[in-house]
Amino acid sequence: MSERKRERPKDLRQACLAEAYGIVAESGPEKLSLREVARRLGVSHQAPYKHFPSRDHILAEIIARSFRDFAAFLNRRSATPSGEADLCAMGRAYIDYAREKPLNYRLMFNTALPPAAEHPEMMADARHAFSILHERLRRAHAPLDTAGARRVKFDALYIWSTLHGLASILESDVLPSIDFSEDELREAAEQVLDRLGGPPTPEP
Amino acid sequence: MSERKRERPKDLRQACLAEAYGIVAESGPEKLSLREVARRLGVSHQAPYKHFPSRDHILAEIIARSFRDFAAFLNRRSATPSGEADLCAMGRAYIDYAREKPLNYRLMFNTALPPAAEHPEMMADARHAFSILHERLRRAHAPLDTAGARRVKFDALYIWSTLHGLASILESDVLPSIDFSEDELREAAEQVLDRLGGPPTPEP
DNA sequence: CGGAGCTGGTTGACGCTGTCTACAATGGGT
DNA sequence: ACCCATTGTAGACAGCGTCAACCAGCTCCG
Repeated sequence: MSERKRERPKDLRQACLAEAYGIVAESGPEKLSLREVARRLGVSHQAPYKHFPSRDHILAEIIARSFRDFAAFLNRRSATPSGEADLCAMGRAYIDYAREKPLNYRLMFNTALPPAAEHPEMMADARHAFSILHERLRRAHAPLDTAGARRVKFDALYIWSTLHGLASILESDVLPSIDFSEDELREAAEQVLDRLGGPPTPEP
Repeated sequence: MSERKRERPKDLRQACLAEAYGIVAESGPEKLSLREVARRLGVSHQAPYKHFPSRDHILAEIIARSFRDFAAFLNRRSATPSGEADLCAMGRAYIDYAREKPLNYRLMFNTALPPAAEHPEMMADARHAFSILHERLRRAHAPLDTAGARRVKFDALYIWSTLHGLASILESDVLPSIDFSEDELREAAEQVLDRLGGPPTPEP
């Protein structure tokens, strides 16, 4: 019935990004096509090329935005007043982000990124997000250990590994097909975070 | 000079898989194309379709093979005679596999799998690999804890998370761009495995 | 003014892809 | 000797990314 074409949007660039994000959300990053974006916006198949040099560039920008969103989220959540339970807050924030925005998380960490060399801006955003994570982990962990930055660094890697692995496993929906029940699934993150937070802080 | 066409292989199916694996190794799974496979084998562009119903099916079979290879590797490595240091052996085996066959690891865990519903055989192989991992973790961990299967299960999830996260991080080449030096990078797996093996066995 | 040139849009073409269909050769079972 | 499944070929189609040419308006500068 009704023509689905929207009016020509004022800012085609932003509109492209929004529509592209929608397509990725519906069908995954492989299915993103500039022609489909154009079609949905009711513009010619070449219009998006005036704003993005290639298909990968639009995807790279979406991913870059995810990194920025992730970084902002981590900043917001881990800015505890005390600064003491930072580690716990950070862990929870990391997992929460993966649960609240699974698409973004998948785009950043579970998808082959567009070739890094050709998308320096995206990589800069990625590094920035990592640096926040790393810095917070380092700061939260340092008071517990005076044996040198080297050991702290590996501690941070250990924590990050667990967080990232947990988030990926939760996101991949594999747990139900292993023995995990509904209940256990809901509790999984909490349990893992407990184990991660427990042993490393033996309260001397 | 020489025609690059090979003789028509006897078993075109196997030849297709081999060539497809080569393409994926060179250029990543996105670049896999049945036409390119056919071209390299010197057959018509439709010949591979007599052996695989679709492009995704050939990729799914490659991934399924990776899962089988991974399962066999875990079995081989974690079959310690004592059965006691199983956990450590398992951890090392997991990380070693990711390091020795990074392509396979990426295909299994860092790539959007072809839609699960349409490739039940691949998913069966995936579940089998997971079950080995899970079973080994459960068995290795059980003696240390008699508080019930529930807790053991979460312990297994915790260990698996750390292993998977570490492997993914190592594989993603992101560490060099965070502060990690050559040396530290080489030592990273060892350090994380130490931390994973340490705390959970407090020798009462 | 008026034209030059940039910006953002158009259409058309090319070669690549997956996949459908029709067709040919081959060879074993009855 | 015939049937027919198997395995290969050839051709067509639509969708994709991308290149090139073109065109409308706008701004800037003479």
